[in-house]
This record gives sequence, structure tokens and C-alpha cells, in this order.
Amino acid sequence: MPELPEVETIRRGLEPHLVGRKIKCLEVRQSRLRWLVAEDLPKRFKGAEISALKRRGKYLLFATDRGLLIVHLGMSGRLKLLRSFEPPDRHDHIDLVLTSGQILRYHDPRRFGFWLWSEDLNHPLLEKLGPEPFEIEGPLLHKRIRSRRQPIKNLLLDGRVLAGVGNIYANEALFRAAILPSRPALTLRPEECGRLVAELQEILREAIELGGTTLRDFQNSEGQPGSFQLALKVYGREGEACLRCQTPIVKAILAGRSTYFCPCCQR
DNA sequence: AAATATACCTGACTGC
DNA sequence: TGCAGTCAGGTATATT
Repeated sequence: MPELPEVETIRRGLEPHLVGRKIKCLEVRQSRLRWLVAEDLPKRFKGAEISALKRRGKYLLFATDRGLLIVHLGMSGRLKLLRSFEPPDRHDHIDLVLTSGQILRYHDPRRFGFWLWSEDLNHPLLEKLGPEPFEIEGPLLHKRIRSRRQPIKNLLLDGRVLAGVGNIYANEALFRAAILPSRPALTLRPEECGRLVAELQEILREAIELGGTTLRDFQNSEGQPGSFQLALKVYGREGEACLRCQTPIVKAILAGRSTYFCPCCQR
């Protein structure tokens, strides 16, 4: 489900409701997520005050006076803000209850997401992460990939190279930059890296503006879908005419993920 | 060091 | 209608 724009959409929706609020308790109904939710997680955050809600890549970071709560939504995680208690549904695994009475409810059918405590930002998961897409520039991307033989798309998806880019936006950025996803990264000229970064940033910005992409089940913290799916130019369009040159869009598998591209105008 | 495979899950959809 | 098989927005970890 959630790539950088979706996580940022959720972050922006939650921020005004959470910052400055106090955590009354944390209720864990299902602790078997990507990693077992630590037994002491509720104890750690009971009574904590949320001082900021940040994002790094696809990670949501709840800063509190009792340490950092790191939440990742995996493939199917959702966070929804409830005004008051409602009976939990299937897959509603965790409730973060505020003293204001509002409840942040975590729903995750596939359970690839996780919740964990960290003393601060010095957590291995965060430290391994590459730069934010909005902070990188063409020359820096070029430097990071110029000795790598892997297809450029694989590297866009590698969080150690660049944080937060997932399959949809990797496909879209390569299409808009007219670069073949399968190009070995070391064959990209500096000028192409510049183009790729510019297109990637523009796409991410637009997607955030439109509240993210809802293919099947993404919802923001208010339960509303995004609308960037209407602006997708290649993702999911196998066999349809390329919007630039009318050539049928081709689907291939790269790094085990569906990859869509125009074999004619992407080079 | 870098590339590839595997693992973790449920649900929606396809084809027989 | 049922069943088996495939695929899905992620990423750490193990293996080569």
C-alpha cells in the first residue's frame, strides 16, 4: 500500500490531532506483526506526550518524551483516527488511545508492518536509510549508483540508495524521465540522473498534493482514498498505448516486482 | 561487496 | 460454487 506520498499524507492528517497530546494507553490485540510487538511497548508509552510526528522514507516517527515510536505500514497497514471508541474489526491490531479520547487505530491484514520503540533516531533501521528523495540532487544520485550494475529500477527501490520510493513511483519516474527500468545503473549519464531526480521529485510532490495513490485500499487517517491513481501514466497499463508515442506498454519483472515501461520512448 | 532468493501474511481475482 | 494458483503498494535476512 503505502509509499512515501501515502505515508506523508497520513502524517499530515494526523499531525494536528496528535502533537501536544498525551497517550493514555496502548492496546495491542495482535502482536504478531513483521516483528513481534515488544511486550513492554504499552508500558513505555503510557503517559507519554507526543511532541512531533515525523517521517523518514516510509517510516512514521512519533517523537515523545519517553522515546521514539517507529511505525511502518508494510504492504497493507492503515492508520485511522477515531473520534471515539468503536468496536474493533478483524485486523485492527493496535489502538493508541489519547487522553483526549481520540484513538489512533492500526489495521493491517497482511501484518507486514511493525511498531517499535527506540531511544532516539539512532536506530539501525533508520541509519541504513539513504537520503530523502527531496534532498538528493542529480550529481549525488549519480555518485551513489555509478558503480552499480543492477537495473536502475532495482536501485530506486533500494532504501539504502534512496528512502521511500516504492514500486509505483519508481515505474512512473522512469517513464517520465524516459529511462528504461532495466538500464544498468552505471550506464546512466549525469544528465539522465538529473532528469530522473527532477521527475521523481515532481511526481512525489504531485502525489502528496493529491493525497496519495489508492489502487485498492489505501486510506488516509480520515478513511478517505487518494486520487493520484488518476495521474498514473504507466503503472498497471500493460498493453495500453503509451501516452507519448502510442506503443503498447510492456510488463516485465524486475527485482521480483511488476515493471511497466514503453519499449520505444524509454531508453 | 553485491546480487539473488526467501521469508513474513491475508485477500482479491483468475481460470478451470 | 468451489478450488488451486497467482498476484499485491515492503524490506530484513540468508545465501550465493
